Amino acid sequence: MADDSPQNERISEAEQAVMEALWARSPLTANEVADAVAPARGWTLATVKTLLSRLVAKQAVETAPDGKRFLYSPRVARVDFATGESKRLVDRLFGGSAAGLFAHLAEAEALSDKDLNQIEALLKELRK
Amino acid sequence: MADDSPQNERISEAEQAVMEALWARSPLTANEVADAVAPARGWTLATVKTLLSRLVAKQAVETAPDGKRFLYSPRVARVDFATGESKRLVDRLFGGSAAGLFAHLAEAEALSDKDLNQIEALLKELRK
DNA sequence: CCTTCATGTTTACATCCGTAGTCGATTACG
DNA sequence: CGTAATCGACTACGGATGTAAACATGAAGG
Repeated sequence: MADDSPQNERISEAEQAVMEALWARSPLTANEVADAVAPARGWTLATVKTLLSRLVAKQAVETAPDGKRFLYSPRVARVDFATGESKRLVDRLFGGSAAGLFAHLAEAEALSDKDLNQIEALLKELRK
Repeated sequence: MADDSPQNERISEAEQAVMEALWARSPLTANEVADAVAPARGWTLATVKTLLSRLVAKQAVETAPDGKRFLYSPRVARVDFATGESKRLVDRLFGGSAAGLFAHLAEAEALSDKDLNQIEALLKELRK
């Protein structure tokens, strides 16, 4: 019984940049991914290809043959990735308490008025 | 022009465990740190010593000689570490919007009722 | 058909991280 | 005074990560 479920492996920061391109639009060829991310990060095509391979190995990305080449698509949703990373942070730093994170950000003046308003609105929404 | 300011370097997960011990109580000897963290992580004393050295090299920890040995103390406050990591997450995943993070946690059902109540109370507090 | 281009695969290599053993010096105990 | 225990420094080593070149193979064009 192989591990067929996606994403037990961790996605690194460089890899995330590649994922972002695929989350924004997919499927894409390796070249299209490179066009999307390489300039901003100063990468060569070779680097992008390596990252794509690793993501495929990690089952975070899947490939579909398209003639000679591959089309790449995300296997993990951005939402799930974001949830995982967020929870990890909350666990590691705030003992699992999301409110702890919020209190911390407030204390650190890391919340803009806009943030506060949006959070307040969100709370009101949740209360319904 | 040396870099005398603390913590430009990143603190890894294992290193954070050591920092937690020092944040909880300091200064501590290497042995005391080991007693605090090694059992829970299944580490040997050698491992803790290595992590301490790296933290000293990263200027996240400072030493004070105490006879033959050293007393270790944090040079970076836990609050600052938490702020840095939190901001990094918000930037990397939510385009810098803390409200985006909260919206996300709400959507992912990662907010308990307790969290919601506490956040609400905090908001009220901040509004004063 | 043969050469060239595109594209995935393999290999490379420096650095970081997790984990730990060994060495050398110093202190403390018998 | 000499030997054992202590403690920091140095060394080690496999895996992950960042970054990229070399290679193989198949397609496309002349």
